Amino acid sequence: MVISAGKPVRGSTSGRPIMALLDVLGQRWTLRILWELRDGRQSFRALQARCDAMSPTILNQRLKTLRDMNLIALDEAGFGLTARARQLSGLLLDLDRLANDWASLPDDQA
Amino acid sequence: MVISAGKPVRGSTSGRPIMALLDVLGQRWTLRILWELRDGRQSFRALQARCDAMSPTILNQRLKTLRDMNLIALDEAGFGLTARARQLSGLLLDLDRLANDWASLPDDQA
DNA sequence: ATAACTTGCTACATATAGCGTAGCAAAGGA
DNA sequence: TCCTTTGCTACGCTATATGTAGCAAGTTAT
Repeated sequence: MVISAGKPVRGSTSGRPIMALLDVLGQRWTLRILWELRDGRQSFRALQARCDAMSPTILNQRLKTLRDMNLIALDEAGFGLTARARQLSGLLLDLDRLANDWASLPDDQA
Repeated sequence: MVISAGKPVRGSTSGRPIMALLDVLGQRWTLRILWELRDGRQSFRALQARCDAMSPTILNQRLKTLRDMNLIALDEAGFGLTARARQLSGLLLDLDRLANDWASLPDDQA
């Protein structure tokens, strides 16, 4: 299963694909997980450690939905981003740049 | 106040700017609010309506933090994105494209 | 002026989502 | 055999989000 058009999600009945995506990304830890996998596969516990020792309950829950969406896959080397997710984590790198810019400039200069 | 380096946030002690940003964006409705403001200013109640009638309690809470981060500003015409936030909502447009692509393709083709 | 709106926003009780500890079964190594 | 590591789950607790109702201030209409 994947992000499919025409299916209502939490907080939106429109069924537009972006809504499903915003919904998932707007859950706590989802963005962080994708971020922490940006440079290499991680075991469940290693990933958990990278995410400030987040609760395994939630980590597992997030991994499950991300796997359902074909954004994360598990193999012998651990959990890792799929090709699909790598498009997304490209955007996260942009986000990182923005955050750094903002942190180094006064409010009115960006 | 803004995204400032060296300050620990919920779920991260590193103080890296991206962490503060991921933390905020990972709260429910935050991404959606930025998305719904992408093409024009909205009044509190109009914005609420666009966000599937989300609770005013949370809407106000989100608006407060987004205003603190200088991503949203309120004037006579309503709430709207700042220059800073428009960089971010550019990324949301990319996200929209991705979501649409994925929705129209089988899992193994993206 | 006064009644009818709309504005941003808040109180409060309830429901949902996330947390943290402890521990399981399966697989691998010594 | 025993020790470790793997992914993952149970369960009791806290934090976060929801939804209804409504306030005070401002605008418009009568």
